[in-house]
Amino acid sequence: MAKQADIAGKRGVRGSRTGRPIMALLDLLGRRWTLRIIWELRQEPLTSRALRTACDEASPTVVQARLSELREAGLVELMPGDGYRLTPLGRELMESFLPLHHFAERWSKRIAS
Amino acid sequence: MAKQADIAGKRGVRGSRTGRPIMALLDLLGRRWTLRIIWELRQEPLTSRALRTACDEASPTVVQARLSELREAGLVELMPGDGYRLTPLGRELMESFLPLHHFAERWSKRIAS
DNA sequence: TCCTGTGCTACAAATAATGTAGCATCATGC
DNA sequence: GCATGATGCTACATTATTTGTAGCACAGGA
Repeated sequence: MAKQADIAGKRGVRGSRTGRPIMALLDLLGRRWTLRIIWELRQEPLTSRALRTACDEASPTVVQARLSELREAGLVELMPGDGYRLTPLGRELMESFLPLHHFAERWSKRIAS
Repeated sequence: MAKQADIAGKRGVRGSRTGRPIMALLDLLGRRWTLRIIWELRQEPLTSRALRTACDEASPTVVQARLSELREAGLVELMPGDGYRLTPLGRELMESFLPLHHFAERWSKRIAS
């Protein structure tokens, strides 16, 4: 499989060379724990350990990996002494996700049948 | 017995028993190729092979697995003779994602610096 | 000094994805 | 009938990723 070096670190973002940014974004967000991490950071900064706890004790390996990717993508930043938080750009992304919360409620009712 | 814990098949959706549907949804969407598949189905039904092609020739194993999960989640359905398409519920989810397209454009410009 | 918390890493075991091949079924054409 | 091609889907070995546990170096605070 073709690997390309770029924005998301050692692995690269799949589809990023296609010139279709949406593909790069979908690939980035489609990695395990990425969406969850962004979600957990939506309200307040969290330290790496608080983030791990919030994420159901996900292993530090993935969490650190995802945080690195998100930092390189400019969506998350580390405030020394304060933990991680969304950048303005990351917060912008979050906004797109807020409707998801209400959708999830409706969704869980529909599939409960 | 088919509680929420197994809506997505053999593995189940992580966080689904927490009573927080958003967690189940984030877990489902955070699996590789899931977001991409939903995205590719946004306009028209696609056969399983057309979908594979659209998804950069992803292996049939994952594509089928994701399609099974998405079907059980009620987001995608198979129209015999027509291929796969989003259900009304799935289409509703898609709507939440449309802002992502514009965001991706802005995002790719910001990180190009 | 000894705690405690931070960000972060190592490493083996478990799990998931990839790539290739192939199956059964159904429609169409000859 | 018989081949052809497309469909949904699966097997399986190789590779990549995640998990779980342990631990590091550093920075306060008591």
